[in-house]
Formats: sequence, C-alpha cells, structure tokens
Amino acid sequence: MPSELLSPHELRVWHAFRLMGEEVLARIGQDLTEAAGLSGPEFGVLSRLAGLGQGEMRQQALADCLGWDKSRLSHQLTRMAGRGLIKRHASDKRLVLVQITRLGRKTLDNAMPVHAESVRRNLLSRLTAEQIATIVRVSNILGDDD
Amino acid sequence: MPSELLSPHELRVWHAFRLMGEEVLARIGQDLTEAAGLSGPEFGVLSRLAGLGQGEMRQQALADCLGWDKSRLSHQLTRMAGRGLIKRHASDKRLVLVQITRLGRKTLDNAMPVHAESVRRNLLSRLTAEQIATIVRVSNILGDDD
DNA sequence: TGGTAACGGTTGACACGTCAACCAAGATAT
DNA sequence: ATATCTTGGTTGACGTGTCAACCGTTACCA
Repeated sequence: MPSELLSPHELRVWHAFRLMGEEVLARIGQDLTEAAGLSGPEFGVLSRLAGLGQGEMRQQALADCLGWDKSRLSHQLTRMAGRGLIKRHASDKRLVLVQITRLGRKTLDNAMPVHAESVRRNLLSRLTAEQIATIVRVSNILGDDD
Repeated sequence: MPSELLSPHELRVWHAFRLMGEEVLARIGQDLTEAAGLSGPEFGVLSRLAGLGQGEMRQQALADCLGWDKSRLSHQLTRMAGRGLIKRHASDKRLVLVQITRLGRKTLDNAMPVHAESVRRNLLSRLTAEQIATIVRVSNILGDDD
C-alpha cells in the first residue's frame, strides 16, 4: 500500500500533468488574443454558436455543449454582449436566444485559422501519432465520473 | 500540407486535451476545499513554503519555484494573509519575507493526505505505468519554449 | 557623482469561474 | 384550484489571473 503522502515520483507526475495543460492553454490563448482579439472562452462560445446553431441558439443548449453551467455562461455572455460579439433576445417569455452578431462572425472568421495554426504548433505537431492516441485515451479515462 | 482549419480528428484531440486537464484539476481542487478548506493555489503556496523554505521564504524565490509572476503571487498572498494562513514581514528595507503561520501549517498538514489521496484517485491509479510515462514525456515536450 | 537601469514588490482595472440566492414561468400533484 | 417542483435564466459576492503602471531601493556606468 502507498504511503500517506505522495512520493517524489508521484509528485513529478502530478506537476508534469498540471503544467502540461496550463502552458499549452496559455500559449494558444495568447496567440488568439494577439492575432484576433479573442480570448479562449470567447472563441469557444462563438465557434459553438456558429457551428451547431447557425448563429442562433438557446442559452441552455449552448451551455450544455460547452459543458458550462448556466451561471458561467450568463456572465460570459453579458461580457460578450458588452463587446458586441453576441446579442440576446427573448423569443417566448422565458427562454433566451443567443445570436452571433456581424462583428462576432467577422472576428470568429478571423480567429479560426489563427486558432488552428496555434493548436498545431503548440500541440499536434510536437507529438507523435502514438502520443496523441495516448492523450485521447487518457482523456477518456480521466473524464469518466467513476 | 494541412488545410487551414482543424479537421474533425484534430478537433477531437484538442477537446480531449483541454478537458483532461480541466476536469482532473477541478476534482482535486474540490476534494481539497471540501476536506481541508484549502483551494488549489493556496495549497501550492503553503506546500512550497513549508517544503523548500522551512516556513519562511523571500517572495521572489517563492514566485520562482511556483512559476508565477510577482503580481499574481502578491495578490494571492494578500488574500491568504487575510485568511491568516501566512504572514508578511519586511526584513531588510526592500525585500519581504513570507512566513507560514501556525494556522497555515495546521491547515496544510491536514490537507496533504487529502491531496495525495485525491491525486491518486483522480489521476495516478487510473493510468497504466506506460500511460504515465507518456504523460511525463509529453509534458516535457510541450513545456519546451521552442 | 549623478543618471539610469534593474530588482522587488504593490496596486488597480478588468476578465474569468464558482457558489448560492433569487425570480418568473410552466408542469405536477393533491 | 392551490401548493409545490422544475426549468431557464440573472445577479452579487468573492477567489483567481493578467496586464500595465507605479514606487523605493540598490547596482552600475558614464
């Protein structure tokens, strides 16, 4: 049985795991911000909105496909509406439709190639096919709720 | 040459990569908070402080070994001082010593086994030795600045 | 010696996330 | 029909992160 505390080796694995995600995410976020003026979360919202929803979507559905809770999305949308990237308008009285604006669409179109290039440069092109396969398998394993 | 945009497969890899880190980090952070009343960042600060510094350390050194910038650490320490987990006191006139308090030490001692158990349950024990080795190798590759 | 650069740290503004409380509208049960 | 639950969404408070500006102090160089 393992000791109560993490061994040096376990600690190294843990730190490696943490750093891996943080650094890559940060770099891609910076590329996005510098080249397209969009943050990571903003890019996520806009791309789902444009992709799955043809530009218009119920807030609920958007939250589900992002894996976010409603509060997080509501705050994010408030900020993005302030920047003019999306619009909210109530259809029926109790559900809200989120719509990508012309500016949002334009910014997204601009950001997509930047994002693709950054993901390839900072992640995909650095790894072998087997390493990538392991990443995907590990992600599925760790994503299970037990 | 790859198309300008990410292919469905590339997209799957990217999403898998993002989720992997976020979910595990979130779970461990929750375990820590619920069982020991400490957030992830707070745990990081306290454990470095107790480990490398015997409880007392220059702010600079602490930032370096956390991989944080001075501003981030300053904000974090302000909050933690407010909670009574650490104390700041100027030694010489221009550098600040950070010291873990009795409460900080006690909370950390309480949190360490919780942290170890959570890291094992949410990460280490779910993966094979080869998968763990790949993670560490991949982390080193992705950590390089190019 | 005087100017300037580097070091160590703080602060304020703002984006992001989480949690809990709240609210209105429908749906359900009794 | 009234009470209650669920759904969809907002809000406020607070912790976390980043960026840029700022401020003393020391070091270094002309």
